[in-house]
Amino acid sequence: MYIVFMSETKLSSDLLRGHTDTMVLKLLNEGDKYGYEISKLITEKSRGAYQLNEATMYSCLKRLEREACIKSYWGDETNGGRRKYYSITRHGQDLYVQNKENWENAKTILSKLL
Amino acid sequence: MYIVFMSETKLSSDLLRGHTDTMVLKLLNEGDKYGYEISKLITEKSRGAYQLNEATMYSCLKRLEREACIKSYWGDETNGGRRKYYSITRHGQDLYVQNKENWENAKTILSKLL
DNA sequence: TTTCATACCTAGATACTCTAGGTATAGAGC
DNA sequence: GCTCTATACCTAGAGTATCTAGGTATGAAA
Repeated sequence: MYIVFMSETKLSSDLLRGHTDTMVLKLLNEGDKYGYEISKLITEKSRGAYQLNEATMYSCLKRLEREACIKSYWGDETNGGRRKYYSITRHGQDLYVQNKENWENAKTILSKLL
Repeated sequence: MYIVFMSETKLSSDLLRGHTDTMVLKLLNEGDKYGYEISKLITEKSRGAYQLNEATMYSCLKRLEREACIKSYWGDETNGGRRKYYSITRHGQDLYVQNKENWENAKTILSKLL
């Protein structure tokens, strides 16, 4: 795994507030993943511009599981600590699609207001 | 003043969290305005898709004034209640430009993560 | 055996927003 | 006069996502 840190500009996390759930759901929609992997993937995919805080991520995973958007199970492989995997539920997939739509709509409105 | 309420889709305010300051600064950058006027303008410009909560707006105005981004003065004209006008400061203008840049950057990152 | 990356977790603080109230004025209608 | 509505301001306290600042444990490398 290669992680490229370019980070021309660091993102203020206030601007991404509320999008954490959607980011996580998107990744899980592409396949089961464990927490640590999710945070690394987000750093990687944003090319280092955004690093998801661990506490924020675990808080997010707890919330999504409580709302039955994802389910968790313990994995066997260890590469250090034990891995807890998460898989998206049908409800989570629906939420992801809806969040994406809301985001597209929000972008349109914000272009008029900012 | 004509306000058109079309409101195809209502916006979840979570997605706009953190943008209130920038919206207000943008309007004040175009000229002094009073609070009630600001909230009506935002409803109008978003064609009814987003209505800025009054409490949120006053909280925002307090914050911006405390941070010396805007200044306030009482107006004479009354059309009901007394009007308290706000004007943007140099510091507020700088913040607006910076927030706009951050937003453009955030959009790019989010397109990779959502 | 020490260090580092992996991998998980939590309590409490912070900060923006919302709920749910409140006050006061001016004008229109009866 | 009286009521109703729109205008115009304000606040206390609750809610909630995020961050700070810790913590535990494993395995591999030095």
